[in-house]
Amino acid sequence: MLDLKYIKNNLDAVKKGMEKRGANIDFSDFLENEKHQKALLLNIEELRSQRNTVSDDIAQMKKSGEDAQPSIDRMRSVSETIKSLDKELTAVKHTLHDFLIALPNLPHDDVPKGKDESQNRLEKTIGIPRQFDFDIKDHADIGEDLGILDLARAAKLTGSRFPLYLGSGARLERALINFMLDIHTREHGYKETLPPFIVNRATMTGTGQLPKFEEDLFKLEGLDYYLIPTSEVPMTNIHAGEILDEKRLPLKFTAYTPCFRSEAGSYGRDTKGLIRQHQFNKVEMVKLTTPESSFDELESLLINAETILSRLDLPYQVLTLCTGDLGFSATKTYDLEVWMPGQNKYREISSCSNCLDFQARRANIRFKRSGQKKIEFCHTLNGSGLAVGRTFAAILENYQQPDGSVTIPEALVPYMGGQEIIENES
RNA sequence: GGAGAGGUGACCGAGUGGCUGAAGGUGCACGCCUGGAAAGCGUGUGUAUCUUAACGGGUACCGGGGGUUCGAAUCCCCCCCUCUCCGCCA
Repeated sequence: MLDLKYIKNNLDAVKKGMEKRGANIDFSDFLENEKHQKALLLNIEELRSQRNTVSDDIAQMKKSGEDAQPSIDRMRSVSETIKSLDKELTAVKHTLHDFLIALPNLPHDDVPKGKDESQNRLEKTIGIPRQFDFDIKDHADIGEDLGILDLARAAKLTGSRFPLYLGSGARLERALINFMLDIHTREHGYKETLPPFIVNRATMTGTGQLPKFEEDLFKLEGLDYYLIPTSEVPMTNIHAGEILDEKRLPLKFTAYTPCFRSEAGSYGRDTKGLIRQHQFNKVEMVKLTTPESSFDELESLLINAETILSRLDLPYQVLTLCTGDLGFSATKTYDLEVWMPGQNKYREISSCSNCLDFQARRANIRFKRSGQKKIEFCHTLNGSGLAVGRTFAAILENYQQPDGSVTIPEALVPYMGGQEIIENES
């Protein structure tokens, strides 16, 4: 959420930022409502002040046996006025809040303007895609042929876009989770967490999924509970409503969780394989930082994610998302795309974002510098480290052999109990 | 799911209609004391918002929402959460 005062005082910059995102927003109602709110507030506070003093007088009069009835009568009507003005104020407040809560974050100056993902800016390309001297398969075929992936039976169990890993496939997925978590906790200084997979409305609103993107979520029937689309949601909200000591910052959390997305509106896309599932596994990183350090922390977050790909020897590239591809809560996002030989292109495998105080303001995550009175909002960042299902897919495609088997990346062998190759298990 | 007890400031805890933004204690900060420390003593120690050059002042906030009243932390209603016992369960 953007600061109301900031919008008021920097209206042109805010408008420009929204335009850059492709959203033309009319602020005239907003400004009008804001004025109205202020006028009401002033009026109500004046009346309340009056009521408070007279109420004290009434107490005194009663004590000394004077007749307080005239004052009581007078205050009765004042109270009625307050009540009706208060009702009006509540309505205006809601209108303003609904407007603010639906506004996306402002893009950082460094973010290129663009319509969609085709206009993202390529920052670097790491690793050289392997040359194959045989006909390669995509990961879905490799996995199905080896008997370690069975998406048809998964569809029987649930429906389309759910995974079923079998044998070495299940083990590989688990190995990847452990591998990633170990690196982030032992080498990158993140605290491992295991948060709830179901969260309430307030938590979803804190990170920005609600109220605008409800249709992307799975909601529990009859409850205000939602399945998490990423562990960014519970992790970022861990300290919601708290005032942290600056000494504790940056706070760095990592978690493995399954993620649940309705994928509404993506019916034709990525129908084959593990790329786009309703349920997928992800290791996520989240940071709570001071405002002055958040962009440095974004760079290190990106490096943390890159480390996983490097250790697995997977070729990848890094892009800065353009405004058209930038998420609702982010001011700047780097995407990591891994090379997928089966599709002959790079596919997103991680997204690392700085949200500034946008989420912190929604979730009310603040901090206090030692020796200073002022309380400030934290900055929040999040990044995948990595999407596990897509990493699984990338390994199958990049490490496939002419006979259909898949070799295990060296760094992962210890996590596979020494297993170096996956051969037909069907 | 049934029965009961609770939710007050960083923490513990008092407070059943006005003098309570909130006693007392702990913690914390600063000062005194000390060779240094502990103890002791003194002072201070909420958030949001409006206003003021500043000092200060106004308003709101005692789990959340609504109600009664001139006036609510305190009375009434609804909801949420925690704890204990029973049931069930991994």
